Amino acid sequence: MIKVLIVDDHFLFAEGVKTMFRPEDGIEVVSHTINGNQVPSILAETEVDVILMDIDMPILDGLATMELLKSKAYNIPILMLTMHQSMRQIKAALEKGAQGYILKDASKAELVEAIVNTSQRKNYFHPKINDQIFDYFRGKKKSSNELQDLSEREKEIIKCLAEGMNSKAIGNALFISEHTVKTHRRNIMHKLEVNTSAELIRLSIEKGII
Amino acid sequence: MIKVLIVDDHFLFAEGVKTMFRPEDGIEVVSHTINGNQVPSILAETEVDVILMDIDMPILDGLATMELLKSKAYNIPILMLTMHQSMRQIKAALEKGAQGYILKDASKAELVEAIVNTSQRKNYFHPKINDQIFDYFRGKKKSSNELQDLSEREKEIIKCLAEGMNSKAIGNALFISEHTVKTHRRNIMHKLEVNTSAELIRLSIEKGII
DNA sequence: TCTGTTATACCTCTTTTGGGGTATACCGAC
DNA sequence: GTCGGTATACCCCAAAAGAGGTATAACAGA
Repeated sequence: MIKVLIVDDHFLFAEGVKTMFRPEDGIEVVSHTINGNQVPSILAETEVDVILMDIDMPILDGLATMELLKSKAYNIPILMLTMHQSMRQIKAALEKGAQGYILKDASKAELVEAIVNTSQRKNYFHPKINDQIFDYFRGKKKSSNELQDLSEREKEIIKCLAEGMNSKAIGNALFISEHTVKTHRRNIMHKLEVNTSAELIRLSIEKGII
Repeated sequence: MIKVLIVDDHFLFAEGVKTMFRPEDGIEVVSHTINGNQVPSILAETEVDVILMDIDMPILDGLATMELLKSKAYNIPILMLTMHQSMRQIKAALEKGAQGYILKDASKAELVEAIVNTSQRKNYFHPKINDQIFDYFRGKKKSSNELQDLSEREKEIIKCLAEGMNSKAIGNALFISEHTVKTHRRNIMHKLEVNTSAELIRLSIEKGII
């Protein structure tokens, strides 16, 4: 029996998955939390084989939770669960050592397969994701340009832009010169291959940068 | 026993909810489909008391499905289910006659309450939504300005902006003068009370205008 | 250690925005 | 039939953005 911990802020989803498994599936949900912060204490008192973790969570998101677990030297295989096929999220999850990646529109059979694979430390990708990974590695240069190569500072600038600030206001907010902000903006737009801030914001939201 | 039809493209979610209900809850999921188009044929052969419908679906979304049902004179109470607390979606769902609105991060108890209320044709709003409704009616004028008062032409312009076009390009694309585009843009920004196109796009995506 | 990345800052230049007008023609509601 | 909203078009102007440069300090990784 594979013991699963669900970390997901969507109660209904987690409760649903919990009750979905039958003894013959060989999978049992032993615990559920909506807050990544609680994961270490749960692991301390509960035996867990696989962590099924939502990537989008309000307090501590999936990636941050993985970071937290890594820092505490936990080494339980993690299956990432998400609504979105964002290459950025996929890449980040893999970089942080996720064992698999599955979408919330998967079937029960796919989830079972994913959990079994994850528990055996085999990689699992949802079929929909596979294609994307393929595209990604095929067009490595373009994808990394489009999605990944933004520094933290650059993302910060984008967030300010989305709030309606102009370069001067951003400079004041971040305690840097307006010139610097403009340089950042130029670099960002080159990296994302866009020509207007309107498109920049659309792309950023689309790709999950904001 | 309240008979529920789930319309949701997220298999795992729907399957989960399906198996979550116990006989003592008085709720039974009698059918599940991922496609709004299939709802009429399901209703034709299955008795359904409440439809639990996801608002975001790829082929035929929740609102369009409601439209379809209305056109076929079905009158089964509908509980809208969503990830997002978008006032635009809430409003649209209510306008189309949804009986209730619940978020995917609700608890099982809340879902049961919502389904029971819906089956009795009592309105149900998830607590998180209530506050928003409140704000909405309190600041009616502002909200309607912010969300609804855009003409089709204006929305068209916003979509072009999001694609990275400037006023001249939009003019060419829509066969109108650049001046006209600029006038539209000015009007849009006044209506939405924003000062930059970056913020305009963020707001538009947030409110579901695009 | 050397190299790449990031963050910082400034220069110049043209184009585009954003904000302020005004105006006409159409259409539907009251 | 008048009024309000929409779409259209043009005027002006200051401010900002976009595009091109260059440069330096800090820091992380090979």
